[in-house]
Amino acid sequence: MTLADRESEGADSPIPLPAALSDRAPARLPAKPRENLVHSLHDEVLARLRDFIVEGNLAPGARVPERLLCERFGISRTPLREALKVLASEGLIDLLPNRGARVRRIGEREIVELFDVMGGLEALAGRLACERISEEAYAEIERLHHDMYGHYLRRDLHGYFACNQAIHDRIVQAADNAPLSATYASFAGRLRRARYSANLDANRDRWGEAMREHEEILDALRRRAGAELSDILFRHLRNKRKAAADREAAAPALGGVGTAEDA
Amino acid sequence: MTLADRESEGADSPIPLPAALSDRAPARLPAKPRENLVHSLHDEVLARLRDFIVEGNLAPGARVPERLLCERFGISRTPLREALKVLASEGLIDLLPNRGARVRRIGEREIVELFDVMGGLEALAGRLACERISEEAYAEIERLHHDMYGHYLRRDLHGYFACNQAIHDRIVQAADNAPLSATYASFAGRLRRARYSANLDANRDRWGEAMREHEEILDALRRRAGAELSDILFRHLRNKRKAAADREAAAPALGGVGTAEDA
DNA sequence: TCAGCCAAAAATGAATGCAAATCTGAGGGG
DNA sequence: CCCCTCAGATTTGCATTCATTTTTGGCTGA
Repeated sequence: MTLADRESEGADSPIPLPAALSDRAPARLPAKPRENLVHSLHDEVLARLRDFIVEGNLAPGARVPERLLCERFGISRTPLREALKVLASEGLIDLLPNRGARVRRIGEREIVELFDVMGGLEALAGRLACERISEEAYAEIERLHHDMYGHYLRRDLHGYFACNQAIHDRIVQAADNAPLSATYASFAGRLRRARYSANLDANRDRWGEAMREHEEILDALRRRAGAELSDILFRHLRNKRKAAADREAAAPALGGVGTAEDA
Repeated sequence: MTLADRESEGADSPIPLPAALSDRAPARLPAKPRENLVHSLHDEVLARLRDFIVEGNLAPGARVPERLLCERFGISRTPLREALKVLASEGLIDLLPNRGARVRRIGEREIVELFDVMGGLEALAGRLACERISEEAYAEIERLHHDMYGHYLRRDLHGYFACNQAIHDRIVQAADNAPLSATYASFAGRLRRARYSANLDANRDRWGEAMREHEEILDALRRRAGAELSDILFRHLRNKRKAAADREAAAPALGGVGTAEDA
């Protein structure tokens, strides 16, 4: 059936997977011999530039130095400008007419909005996961959950975070919905750019609460209770957002409203 | 058509920004919609090309004739290619390495996925709307609902659709979340491109069911029952998707002929 | 007749060129 | 003293050009 055939090839998603390559390639990039998925300077530049901004190498509100980045990446302005247009459409930068690109400034308000969207996407993912998840995938999440609990007991923040993120990612994967995955990854990047990690370090109460919420999440997922899981996940993100906001209120002067130190 | 009307856009140039203070003063930069009034061939081409594709002027899977569109729009390849990159990132077209752009083919599977994402976004919008909506905005939705019911009784499909869409749009607006609105609009475009309108014409049962669901939606919104409304909205979209799928199974004619040019 | 191969033609991807706009900063006038 | 003006340097936006790559068409040979 040709229908299934043409569907089977779609595997394109703008996920910032490639690791940060900080090398300078003035002339030619080492082309992989037979790897088909690679070409176009444009894609390479797009991924690198996105990482460059998400990682916070440019201050919020600062100009994106076109000329500089060109020689930094060893390319001409054409592919760089193409990448800028795409990043602008993703909401990472602003393109001002005849005035160049600026790193988008993310205010408190927008962070709240982004958290809510993430909550909605995770809620959706949870609901779909309940419909489609396999026993193996569920078992994997259960394992991660128990690992996470171990890290929690040992107060191993790093391990806890790794498991936490892995669980949420698995839920999204289990939803098995390509547009959802892509959108989720995009918003995760936008939030990550704001240097936000709802750090439980300064808030032990929140940590315990989060752990309890994860118990509920696992329970709802085990029962394949879609609507319930959806609701829990949204509230989970809401609480995470609240914790982040509280932390921001306690220790301002991070990412969001920082002063733009231009070059 | 007037293809070279780019001059006419910048009719009057307003005051050239009194003392455009550089970004040294991050105190308050009111994001004025100033940038929207002026600019760029690129944005113009992007919007036009997007419409061109969404409206279905290019067959799915067909090559996007770069050269042709250039003279069609009266521009060079540079801005057109920039627009193509953006459209590719939006998922409207595929960019094949060294082989140009092709209109993305949307399969049944992807339509289902897109419907689910729309459901998730509407569910989120409903939940947020319950938190934020004003009495006036609610009253407006209530009015639209009753109008819609009138159209339903009169079997006025066109009027029904208009009210239906207006209601859903109002809910998204009431959520008052910019990233959500943008994402919603983007997915709506992607779905619209598939020429899908869950046309109730051929399915009177679905019509009545949809009307009952809208009663529930309004009721939950009146009570500001966020979680409940969220659930109803998702299931509403699910049923819409199902109706669309049933219709597609009954009359498979994808892409070629515009079967339902609803509104 | 038809598969295979090679050269011409066209298209793509990226670099460069150029006009217009913006930014810089020095000088003049109120 | 501060604000305004204006010429030069820089930057931006788009067009054009150049180097590969793909596609097309024709020819050879079985």
